[in-house]
Amino acid sequence: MQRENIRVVFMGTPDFAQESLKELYEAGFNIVGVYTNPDKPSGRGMKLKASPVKEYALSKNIPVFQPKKVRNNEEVLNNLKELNPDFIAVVAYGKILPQEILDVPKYGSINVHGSLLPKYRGAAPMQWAIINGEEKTGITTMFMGAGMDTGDMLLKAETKIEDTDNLETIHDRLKVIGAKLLVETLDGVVDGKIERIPQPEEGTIAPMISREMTKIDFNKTGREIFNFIRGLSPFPGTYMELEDGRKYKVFAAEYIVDDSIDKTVEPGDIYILGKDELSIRCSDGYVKIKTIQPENAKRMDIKAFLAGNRFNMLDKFI
RNA sequence: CGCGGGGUGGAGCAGUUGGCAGCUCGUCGGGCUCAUAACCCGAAGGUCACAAGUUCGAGUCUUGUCCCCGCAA
Repeated sequence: MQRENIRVVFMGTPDFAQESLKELYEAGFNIVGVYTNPDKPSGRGMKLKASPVKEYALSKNIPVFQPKKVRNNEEVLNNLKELNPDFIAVVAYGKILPQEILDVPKYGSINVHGSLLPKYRGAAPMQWAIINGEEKTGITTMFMGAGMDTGDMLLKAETKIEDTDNLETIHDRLKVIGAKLLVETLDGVVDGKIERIPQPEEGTIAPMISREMTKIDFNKTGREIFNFIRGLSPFPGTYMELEDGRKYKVFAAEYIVDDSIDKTVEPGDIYILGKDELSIRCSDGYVKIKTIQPENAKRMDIKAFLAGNRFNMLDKFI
């Protein structure tokens, strides 16, 4: 069947989803409607801001719907039925969809997930894959059903996590891979060429990252801290805190394993403080901070930071 | 009117009760050195965001304007 005869309803919100919408549109699918979260106040001054998905949809004159809630919402359900979709494609929409909605499209509802399922089900798969030191991660497309990311799997694509990667590079790579895989998946389902692979029961969960979770624990190893920092960089970023309460966000760091350090230098202590180096003791060596951001200031290179901000060798990060 | 911080040589910052505008780095010149991102000596570079006001005198106090940034989403 020709792609222009396939009716697709797209649901998504951030730029990660925008990429998939763009790919579907450019591949020639008939996008009959786009659902995205309502415009939210954001930025300085809390002005209303449209989601990236909405902006793209509007630029292509695709009808946009922004229901506040989709559960037990007759209007949404009826509207969807009128759109008569062959597929609903969901990419980072930000809402849990009830079964009655998932059942509307002829072929089914398909989700693009940022991990190699069944690992890292949930809200922050890319972050956790990096934090846990995985050697690879990827995209899985699946049919959506009851349960959090537990539906039957369709296609997978992998990418290696290199030491030079952080959340931003993985995110940008996966959004492109995901977009292409979504198109492949729709084509394959229509042609009946893809087999549904049920997920094993057991898997792992990648819970949402909360602010409290982003504090650096210097009792961990250099490698663990390195992964933690890059897994959350540039958003939301990690932070370290001085005994007096001052906080510093950290966006990039290196680590050196060194078991010859004097035992009196404890994890969290400043180990090296130079004009262009700030290194902090961790459990098996030290962590060299590369990019830092003081409170109420912008992010800056450690060298620029050290030019005007004075730390004391006795300072300790807790 | 969501909350908050800030505009001072190229970068990052300090500037106390108003009284000659400073620090670290960088830049340029010179020196040392086999060599260097290291070290030594020296120099350049600022209408202290803008406007008005108070004052003998304003980076500093008052008022207004512009711009930037962080948090939060």
